[in-house]
Amino acid sequence: RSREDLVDGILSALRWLGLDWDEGPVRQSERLDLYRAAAQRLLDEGRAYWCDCTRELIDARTKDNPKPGYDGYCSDRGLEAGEASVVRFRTPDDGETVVHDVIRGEVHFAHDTLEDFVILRSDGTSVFLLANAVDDLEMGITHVVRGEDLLSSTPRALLLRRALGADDDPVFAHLPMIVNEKRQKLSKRRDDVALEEYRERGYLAPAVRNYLALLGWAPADGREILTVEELVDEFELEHVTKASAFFDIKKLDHINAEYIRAMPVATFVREATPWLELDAAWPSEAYDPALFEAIAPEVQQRVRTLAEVPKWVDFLFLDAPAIDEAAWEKVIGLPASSVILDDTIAEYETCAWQRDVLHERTAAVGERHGLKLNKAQLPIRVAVTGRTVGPPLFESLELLGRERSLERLRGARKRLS
RNA sequence: GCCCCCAUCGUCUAGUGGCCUAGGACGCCGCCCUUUCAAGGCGGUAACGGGGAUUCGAACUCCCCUGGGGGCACCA
Repeated sequence: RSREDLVDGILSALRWLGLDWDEGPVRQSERLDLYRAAAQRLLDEGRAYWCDCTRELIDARTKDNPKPGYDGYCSDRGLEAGEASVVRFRTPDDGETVVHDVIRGEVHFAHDTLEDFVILRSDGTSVFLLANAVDDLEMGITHVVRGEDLLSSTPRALLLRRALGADDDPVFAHLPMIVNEKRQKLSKRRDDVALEEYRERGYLAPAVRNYLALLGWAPADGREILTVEELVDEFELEHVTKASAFFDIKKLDHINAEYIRAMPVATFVREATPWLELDAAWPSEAYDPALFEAIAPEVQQRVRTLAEVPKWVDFLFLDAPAIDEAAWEKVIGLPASSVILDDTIAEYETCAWQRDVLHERTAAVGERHGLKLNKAQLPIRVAVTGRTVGPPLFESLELLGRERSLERLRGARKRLS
């Protein structure tokens, strides 16, 4: 990578996932001389040649050629270096190159399908493939693990490194691609490929790492929640799947929820706090960490991402609850709502403000009106929290306090009549 | 157009000739539990793309077809 911010992006994503590395990064931009020397060597040995053909000339000549690509026109012209000239690698005319891949087995490429490809541009800079071959060779790379999209360029890399004096091939493993719902390779333009964005969307690094590891691979016993140590221990390239895998956010949600539930409460509170302090729907002075801490265990069990946390607790920090209209419709649909609210208000005005008592009194209210608690609690929940779903009601009421709760109940009652 | 890869439930996968009336997980649908929702429990829906061949026997081996994807630049 040539741009420093792109390098940083890769490194910080790796760090976020808890993946480390032993050396580097090595920058190809700092090794240009090495590549140029390699090209010169190939030139000297007749394994490469100068070519001054323009794209137009090549196209015109090869228009109805049976073989694809460059036609080798300059192959024997004995050209010298020139302004607009490139260096092309002389590929063998017959035979084949076999790529031995741990995941895919032997992949054969007939040499007559390989054109004499460019290795040095007219400005003297090296093409990626040459740089790659030189680096792998010079750095003693033993294993090349990459996406399947690079499989077709492998024979060219192999030919180059052999021409450069290599007497053995590295071990290759071409991993299946991760694809979108249309089964296309993920792209920056249309897909969410920036790993760290998942952090901003409330996903935990260990969960993302865990999920990613399960794409194209599975442990022998079918477990799905695995620590890094287990991953490191059990992962085998040999057992990686060949078919591309769809990135299923639903499954990530599930795994993320598992990780959230498994955290100590204190950790959950710490992790969730940024979502409550930054960009919240309430003024920052309205946020009360102690209140959140008290309700946190209930929220932790119910949330799939950290980003969902605010909407579960907003009623505690908002002046008035954000009434969800769909929820309100349900309350109106319950004919007993107004009497329930009246009765509840009366009970709540005098009873001890404690979850068990609230529970018992509310149940009694429901009973008086022939409603089970699961029905009777609905108007109260919507009046107080604005939603039909949320943390357990009586814990929520206790934390909200008598005055604020009553105020909301009265407000809802007024709106009903 | 040429080259290459791939093909089991909607999705991620297990499966390497008989253990498969194909297993698990996510999702979805019921039921139970239950102060909502989750979680949990129980149950259900749902797949070997098609055709040949080999074999006593194919999800598993081979061939063809079909379908999907990737790669083919003086990008990396």
